Amino acid sequence: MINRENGVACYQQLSEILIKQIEKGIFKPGSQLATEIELSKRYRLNRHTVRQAIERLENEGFVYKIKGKGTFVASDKINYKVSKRTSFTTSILDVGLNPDARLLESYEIAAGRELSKRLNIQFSDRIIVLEIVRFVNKMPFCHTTSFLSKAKFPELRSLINGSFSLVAVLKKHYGVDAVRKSSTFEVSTPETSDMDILMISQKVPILLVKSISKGQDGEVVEYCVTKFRRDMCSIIVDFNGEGR
Amino acid sequence: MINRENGVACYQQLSEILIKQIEKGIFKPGSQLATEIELSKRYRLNRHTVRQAIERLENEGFVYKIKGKGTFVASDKINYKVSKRTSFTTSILDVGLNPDARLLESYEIAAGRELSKRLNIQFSDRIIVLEIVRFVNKMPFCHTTSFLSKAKFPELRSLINGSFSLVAVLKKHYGVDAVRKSSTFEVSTPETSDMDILMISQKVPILLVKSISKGQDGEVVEYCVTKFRRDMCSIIVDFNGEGR
DNA sequence: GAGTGGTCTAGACCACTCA
DNA sequence: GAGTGGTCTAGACCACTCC
Repeated sequence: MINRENGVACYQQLSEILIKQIEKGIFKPGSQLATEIELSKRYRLNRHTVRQAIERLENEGFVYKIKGKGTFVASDKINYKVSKRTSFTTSILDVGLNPDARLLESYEIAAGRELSKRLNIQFSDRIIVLEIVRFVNKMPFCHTTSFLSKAKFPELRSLINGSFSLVAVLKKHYGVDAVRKSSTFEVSTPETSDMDILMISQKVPILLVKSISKGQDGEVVEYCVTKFRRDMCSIIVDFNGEGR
Repeated sequence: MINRENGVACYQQLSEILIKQIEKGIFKPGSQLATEIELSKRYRLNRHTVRQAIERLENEGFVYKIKGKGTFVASDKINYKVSKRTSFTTSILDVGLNPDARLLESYEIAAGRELSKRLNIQFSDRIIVLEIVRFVNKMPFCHTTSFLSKAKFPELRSLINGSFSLVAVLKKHYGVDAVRKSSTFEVSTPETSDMDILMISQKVPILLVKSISKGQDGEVVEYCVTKFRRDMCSIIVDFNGEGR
């Protein structure tokens, strides 16, 4: 199976073999891959070489690992749509999946240099921070940290309890119609806390999206940072759509 | 330096030490990092453990490696703006850098299933493919593969020679005003050819952006796939801006 | 030829999961 | 306690760059 003379690294060859097998659908999403030791026996490679091959699969989002359990074939990517007005819930429902969310915590901080600039408020103004994890089919999908001015939305923390549509709360209680103005896309790696929240290892890249939303009056309403599991989604930006 | 009792992996600790040093600006962009052997001596770690630490730095875009030469500190990320109408050249000039481009090759293929759907043409229609590498300050920045209908733009291949503003050529010679309609963002890993073109190793994630542009009449004009060096840029999507 | 990173092997111990 | 992946060490050889 592995050709040791053609100049192509063994781990390279192995990862291609495994990718082909996964793409052919020999393994179903969620099913367990052969263990490292099994693979090293089967292909007569050292376990570390096998690990290198699997690392690439993990980086490309073909598989995910669970410590003590094994390596599993990942599901297909979700096409997650983003436009001026996007609600996580409708976007996930649109592709026929089951959305869910949980408020991890809410707290207040002083704006500081960076955030005061983003939200266009004073350095010492108070900011409400909301940390929300969103799930698709019970799997953690993304982790959003939202920053809003306390002065503009004083009771937000108690209002948001139980409801996860921030946009709906802002509209209903403050009459504010928040629309996404810009988003920045970067690739990053998870911090320790994100590893637990999103259930991924530090080695898996994440997609980092920073967005600014403004109200009807053109004032900045929300600055939020969302970390997406890179193996779970492609993000589709619609430059026209008003979405919902 | 390295604490072997606190339960944090050594390579983890080392990568944090190195990131802090880079963030403090102890090393300037482009300068060489200590070699693997130097680091393994200095921190009393095995060379492989050091390599694990550096791998993380590479994944996060802090450093890049050149075979046979060494490991070097990467430059700051470029804030690359994308909106309905974006030209690479103006976007890079806007941030005070020096854009450049090179037509790698142009050729024709039959549409096939995938592309005929994207471009909304027939399965057997001919497609013009343009492969362009773009540079920022002489460094490879992204690799774009554009697909356009041969029937609509028969002479495109000869017209594009020497000019890299596809939008300008379409406007001038065909009277078509191409505007970006949607873009899909994914994280991926480079294919072998991209590794050479973008001068990166296979282990470094890339940002994959697939875009559709349409003309005034609403017909699809171009489908393009762009691979960005993940260590070189953040991509900023402007949902309003008409850009240029 | 000396120095760099890239690959491969061998073997060890760990923490975690599951029965 | 057996099996999984996670980490660390030791040592080897390679291709590449630079002098």
